[in-house]
Amino acid sequence: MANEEIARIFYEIADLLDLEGVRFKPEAYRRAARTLEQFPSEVRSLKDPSAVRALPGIGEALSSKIEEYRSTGKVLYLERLREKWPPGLLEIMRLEGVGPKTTRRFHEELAIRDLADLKAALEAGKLDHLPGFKARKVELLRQALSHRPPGGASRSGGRLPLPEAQRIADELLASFRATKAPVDRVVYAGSLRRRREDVGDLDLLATTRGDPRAVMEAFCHLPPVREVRLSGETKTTVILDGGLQVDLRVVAPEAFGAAWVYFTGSKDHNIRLRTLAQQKGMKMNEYGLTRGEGRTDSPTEEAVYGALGLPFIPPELREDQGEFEAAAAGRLPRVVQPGDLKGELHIHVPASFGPEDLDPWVREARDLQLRFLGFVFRPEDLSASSTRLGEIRQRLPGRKGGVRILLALETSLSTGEKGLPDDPPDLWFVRPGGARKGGTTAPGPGASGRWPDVQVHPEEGPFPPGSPKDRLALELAVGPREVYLPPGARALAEGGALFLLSARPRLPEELRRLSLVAGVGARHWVCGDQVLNAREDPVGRRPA
DNA sequence: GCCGTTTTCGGCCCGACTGTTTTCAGTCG
Repeated sequence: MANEEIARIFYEIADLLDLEGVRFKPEAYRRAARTLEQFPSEVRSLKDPSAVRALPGIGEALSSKIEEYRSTGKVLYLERLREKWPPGLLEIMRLEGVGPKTTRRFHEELAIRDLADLKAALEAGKLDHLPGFKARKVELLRQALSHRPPGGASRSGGRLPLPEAQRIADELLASFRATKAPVDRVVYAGSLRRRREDVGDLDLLATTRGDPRAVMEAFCHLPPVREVRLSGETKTTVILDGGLQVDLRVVAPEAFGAAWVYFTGSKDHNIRLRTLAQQKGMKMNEYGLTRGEGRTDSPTEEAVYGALGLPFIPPELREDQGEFEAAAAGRLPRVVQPGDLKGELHIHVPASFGPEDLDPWVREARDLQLRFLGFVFRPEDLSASSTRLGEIRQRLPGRKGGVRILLALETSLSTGEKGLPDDPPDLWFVRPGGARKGGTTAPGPGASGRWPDVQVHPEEGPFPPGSPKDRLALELAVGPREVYLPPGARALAEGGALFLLSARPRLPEELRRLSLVAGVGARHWVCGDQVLNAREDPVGRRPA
């Protein structure tokens, strides 16, 4: 994917500029790289130079480098930087606790060019003579070198898919709350709260009126904690058994709002907020907003945004990718929230599904205050067991325990609407699987004149060009292991597309994942009124 | 290199923790 490649190039340039000791530019390159990574599906925009120029953090120089890469496949500026610095230095710089300054000293004072050189120098005791390098630092370096997995993957490598990160966070929070630690409140923040598709580490925030050290102590002794990286009065970093890093910050309750904003990020969003505070003659940090000597308490996030003259910005939008501009213009979208979702429509069940199988689903749905459930069948499964949709319809109630029971048929583009005319389902899904190359099988109305309702399983591949997306809802799902996004989700959402938000549950308790799906939808600027399963009646004819 | 309800030039977020230091530099988020 072209923009991810360009992002990697910008990151490398940033690292090399750090090595050179250049100020400000590295952050400019990284910010641009983050922008490019943010919405990797929107490759289209890169083909239009003026659109690229309009992206946050990308100006004249960087847009022309993107153009250069597009036309020549390389960036001369990077090539020149690479000539000046041995490639192995970047590996050294990625070691835990080793930054550009230290790397450069290794290179200039000890002629170290790569990790092998560094190891040899360490063995030979050459580092012991380096000023500022005593036994402890040498030991930390030794550990950093051995922490590296043999394969060479750096610590930045392992990011967890969102649903897995959420599971780990839930368990960790539960066991933390179960301790005797004197905490008022514990929440998660960071990219998990922003509902990024993948999460690199967990960020937790706790408030206490008691001794923060006691809180840290309890946290460090939680069962899954393998190692304590650092621990101070307000901040502790640990590594869990699976290798996941977790940061805990502890603040007083009066600072909770400011701290949650700060710790939720993103970095770029925070920088923007703090700059805004500066412009208003204030200073903002994780403890609150100050003006001169006066301190404003910030018990809630709303208070923080309010003091800056902003409406509350939902965490999913905090990327400095247009949310400030939208807020200033009074056009911050009312993005979908968990409570908006009134049902789940994408539940695959076997053709033998019967009334007794329904009960646990209905119980869970009632718990979650859902109004409808949609069970999905595939024509090939039905024909394999010689079952007609009409039979299933007859043996299942149309409503149970106040929950409406809907039936959906899922065909692939190649099977078309087989099975539709006789037994019209409540909803008709199409998935791209089996789409013929050449795009002749774009979904359209079947013989009955009926159009499919939803385009599902975006992970199976793109729909042929010319797909009438405007007539179809697009599925955006969070499965047990992964997030499934239609390409260009945000652009589609801003263009007014309709979405189906699904947890793709295979067990009733997985319906709880709907709140996560809502968050991912929000992150892509999907509004409540654009969501099929946020409607009272997801079957009724859509407004034109 | 980017960017502008103080600016098209001159700024660029802010603090915690650690190790090696008598006041701070480097790294990290």
